[in-house]
Amino acid sequence: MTKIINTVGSSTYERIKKDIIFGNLAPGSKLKLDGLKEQYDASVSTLRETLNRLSSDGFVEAAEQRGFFVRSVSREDLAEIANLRILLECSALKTSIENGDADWEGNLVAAHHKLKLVEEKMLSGDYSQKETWKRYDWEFHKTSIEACNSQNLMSLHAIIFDKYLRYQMLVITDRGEDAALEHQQIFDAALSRNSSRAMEALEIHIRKGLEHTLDNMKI
Amino acid sequence: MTKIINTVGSSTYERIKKDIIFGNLAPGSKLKLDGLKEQYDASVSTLRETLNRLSSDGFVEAAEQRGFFVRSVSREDLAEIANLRILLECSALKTSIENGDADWEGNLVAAHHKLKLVEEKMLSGDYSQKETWKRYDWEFHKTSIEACNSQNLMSLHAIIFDKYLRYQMLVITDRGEDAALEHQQIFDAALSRNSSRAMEALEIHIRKGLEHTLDNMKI
DNA sequence: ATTTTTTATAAAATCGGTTATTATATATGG
DNA sequence: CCATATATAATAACCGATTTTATAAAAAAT
Repeated sequence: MTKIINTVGSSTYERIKKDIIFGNLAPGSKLKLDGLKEQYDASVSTLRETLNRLSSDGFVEAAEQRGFFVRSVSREDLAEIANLRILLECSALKTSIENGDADWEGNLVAAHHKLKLVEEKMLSGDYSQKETWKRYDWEFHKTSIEACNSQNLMSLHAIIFDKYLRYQMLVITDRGEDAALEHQQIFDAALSRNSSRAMEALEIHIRKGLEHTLDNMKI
Repeated sequence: MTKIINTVGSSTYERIKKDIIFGNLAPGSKLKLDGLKEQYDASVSTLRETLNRLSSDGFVEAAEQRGFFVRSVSREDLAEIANLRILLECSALKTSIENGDADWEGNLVAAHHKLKLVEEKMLSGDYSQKETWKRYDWEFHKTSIEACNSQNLMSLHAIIFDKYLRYQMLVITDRGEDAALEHQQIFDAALSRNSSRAMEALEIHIRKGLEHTLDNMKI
């Protein structure tokens, strides 16, 4: 029987983080302790713990003696994030493809299958499952690098991925068909253990995503 | 007049982080709130904020409902950290060398000069300034990538560098002469704007440091 | 009229105490 | 004697209140 723990701290952390990533908390906006107290049902101390963690993660800006702010966004920051994602994820993907065993392959097939299903749904006009789609997108990319043998690399990548995701959520439009094709190419290259082709496909995937987001950003 | 701010939170953060990096707080040891309260003159709430930040940074392990522990060490973890440092710092160094202006060059010359001075002192048998040495080492590497145009990359690198430093402090011996020579090679390559040679030299520098630490680690 | 100083207000930083959870010691039964 | 259950102690999680600091507004001075 798995024990499900949910401290107030960890759940508010998840909630606030999600609200920042999905835009419910606008970039740059002030995070007043008193206000958050009501919104998230937690005390100032607990809120401060949460905001300090998010500040270390880079989702919140902590200004000494002046409080907390949602991390602001900029075109330059997005470009930095995208480049970091390329650097980290490509490196991890290479090692992962070289080291992945049968379990890894199985997980990757499963993750890609689920992603493909929801992508097809999206392409047919059903936009109801945008969050599921993003979760499967994350799971596919995460699974692809899971055999990289570096917990440190994986956790760094997870943070960067979320930051990248926030920018994606900032723009309304997606690039469904192209992204689906690129996922397929990454997947095929990975399964045929062609790490350099996979890296190339991944880099293109991220660069095109960056371009698209930049083009549709209002700032 | 420059305003010197020092909240209890930020100063305890720095102190605890330093104590972890320099080994005053042993890897794996329990961080009891009550004990820390006396040691660092801060309340539980403030301590918890601090430990949560350090947990996001990866210097502290936070076990839900069971408290905080100093992040444990292992040979595998060190190898991961070293590889990450190579990945991040080499990439940043390349961009930095390609983009660095005269200001950057000046700063690098200054940083290398200071490092060289203290290195020579160390080589002549004066081990009194070990902390200064490590600070100049950090400043040299930091300056070398400062023109990489990515704040995100720089802050990730800063964390990884500190983690790497903790492992260095774990072993007693240093490899003074070799390291000094490697620094010189990185410096020369950077000044002559030979980014690929600089990257190579940097990778060797880090790999040799890794080997040396692994060889002298007790675990 | 503009700058400086004072006062008032809002919010952050910090603390100590209360509650809930986990770990330890003791007791009980097989 | 070991395993399980119960009681006790230790400690983490959480909250509300107090203190400190920064910002805004008003008053005084140049």
